[in-house]
This record gives sequence, structure tokens and C-alpha cells, in this order.
Amino acid sequence: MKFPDIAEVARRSGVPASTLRFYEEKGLIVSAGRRGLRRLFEPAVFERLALIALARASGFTLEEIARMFSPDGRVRIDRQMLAAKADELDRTMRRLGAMRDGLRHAAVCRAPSHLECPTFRRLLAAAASGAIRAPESTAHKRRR
Amino acid sequence: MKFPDIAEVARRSGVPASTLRFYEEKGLIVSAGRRGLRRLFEPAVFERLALIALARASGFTLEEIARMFSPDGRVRIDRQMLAAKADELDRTMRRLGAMRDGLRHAAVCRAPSHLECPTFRRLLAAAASGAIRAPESTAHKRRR
DNA sequence: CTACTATTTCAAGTTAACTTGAGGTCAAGG
DNA sequence: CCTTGACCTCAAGTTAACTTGAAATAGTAG
Repeated sequence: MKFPDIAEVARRSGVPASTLRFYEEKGLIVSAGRRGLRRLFEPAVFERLALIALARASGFTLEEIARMFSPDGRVRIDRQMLAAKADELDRTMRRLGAMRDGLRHAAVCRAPSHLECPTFRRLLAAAASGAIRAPESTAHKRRR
Repeated sequence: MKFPDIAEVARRSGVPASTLRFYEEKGLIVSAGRRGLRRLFEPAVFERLALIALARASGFTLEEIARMFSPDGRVRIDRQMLAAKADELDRTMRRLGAMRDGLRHAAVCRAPSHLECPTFRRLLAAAASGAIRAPESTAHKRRR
């Protein structure tokens, strides 16, 4: 089992075969070769997939993730980019924290309408002022 | 300026007119009436839009946001749902925090390859184990 | 009253990240 | 050798959240 085929990779990584092909097409992973038509992967693909999953879960687009790898397959370290992304995550987290507090409060608030509740209004004001609005990226739900 | 038209709302809220129409179609906002063909909005629409922006920025889908309002336009308080969402935000924040730490570390790490760095590998392991993977919702980039 | 221009509706297009389906291929088991 | 089933390719479909464009309409300035 030195060079797993696509089914094996799918099984062990949890990533569907269709997605693996898609990722290969996008340059996110590479197959080590073929046996007949069939792709064979290097075992390192699992680490690569873990990294991709982590990055995806943190808000990177596939485009950005692809740019994280050099053509030779190594991780390219763009310190600038990494730091910028970390800052962005910080901002996102602060935004989420505000929303969470708002929700927690709303769940127990006694005001006749949330729009009359000072705590809620503070949140709204922040949102309206754009203090909360991320310019380029935003956390949201995935399809499915 | 008691009942702003769509252009006025767009100008003051920063939300494009096309989006306002779209939101109305989706039941996220309502127009107070028409002058001829043209929509007129109640001033309260601004608060509503702020709330929508906040919720969107926190990972709610338009579907979910729509369900936050009762038919009469008031905020519907489903304490259960609010608390659940708050918990979810907490989990998301923890995930983002891990990634941020990973990025910050990667930006200064001296290891020859990130894949050889213990800190980075811990992150990968967590990602691979699914500890980090959110089942239903994930933070990611918005289209442009 | 006429012309101008913003607004309207409705359908179709866009983007990201995949999934699905049709039709073809080939390695392995019997 | 032949069948079978997993894989392959390529095109098209899917979803969310909007945007864009065409053709119609109607307040408003003159």
C-alpha cells in the first residue's frame, strides 16, 4: 500500500474522490503517477489534505491555498501573507465575539423588543458604523 | 424624508438597490408602500439592515436571518436557537484561534519545513482528527 | 405636455467549490 | 479470454447571494 489509489485516499482522508480529482485539477494536490488510467498518490497527500482542510476551515479560498505551495510541492512561506491572514482572523474573531454576546444577551433579555434594548442597540450601532464589517472576507455558512 | 426611497436607503445604508430588492424578495425587509411603482421604506429599515449585516457577518445565512423575524416584522426570540448559535460561534472562534496561532507561529518559525515543525504538526493533527472541522458551518471567503 | 431619468420587473449571468451523470477504459478475477 | 466494476474524462448541474441587462413605466423638471 505504498501508493494509495484514489479510493484509498478518499477512504482514509474522508475527502470524496470527486473532490480529490477537483483538487488535482486546481493544482492543490498532485498524483504521483498512474496505473493504467488510475491515479496513484504519494502517502504525503494525507498531510497535504490535512493542511488544505485546516486552511479551508480558517477562511482561505482554494486559490489562496494553491498559492501557499511552491511548484515543487513544498509549503511556500509568505510571512507577510500569513501575518495578514492572522490579523484578519483576529478581526473575524472579535466580530464573532460581539455577535455571540449579542445572541447570549438576546436569549435572556427582558426588553419588550430587542430594538429597545440598550445592549442590542450597541451592537447594531457598531454594525451600522462599519466597525464590524469586514472589507474583503467574511465568515459564513457553507452550502450543503 | 419621512419615507426614504430605494436610492436614499442605498445611499445611507451602503447596501446596493439591487440587494435591497433582493432582500425584499427574500422577505428580509419590507417596503412600506409605493409611490407609483417606486418603493418607499420605513426609517426602521436601517436598523433592520444593520441587524442583517451583523448577522451575515457572523455566519448566518439569509435563510436563517429571515427566520429571525416574525411575520409582523418583530425580532422573533427563539432562545433555543439563539443559544445554539452562540455556542456555534464559540466553537468557530476556538477554531479560528487555533489557526491564527498556527499562522502567527508559521510566520516566525525557523524549521526547515513547516511540516517538520512540532507546532504546525499539532495543528495538522488536530485538523486531520476532525477536532477542528465544523460539521455544518465554516468560515470562508466571500465572492467578490 | 414632453422629455428625461430613476425605478420597476423578470430573466439570466456570476463565483466558489463541488457534485452528478453519461459514456469510455482497463486491471484483475474466474 | 471475457466479464465486471472501479476509475477515467468532460460537460453540465447545484447552491448562496447577489449583479447585470433589457424592456417598460412613471415622477419630475422645464
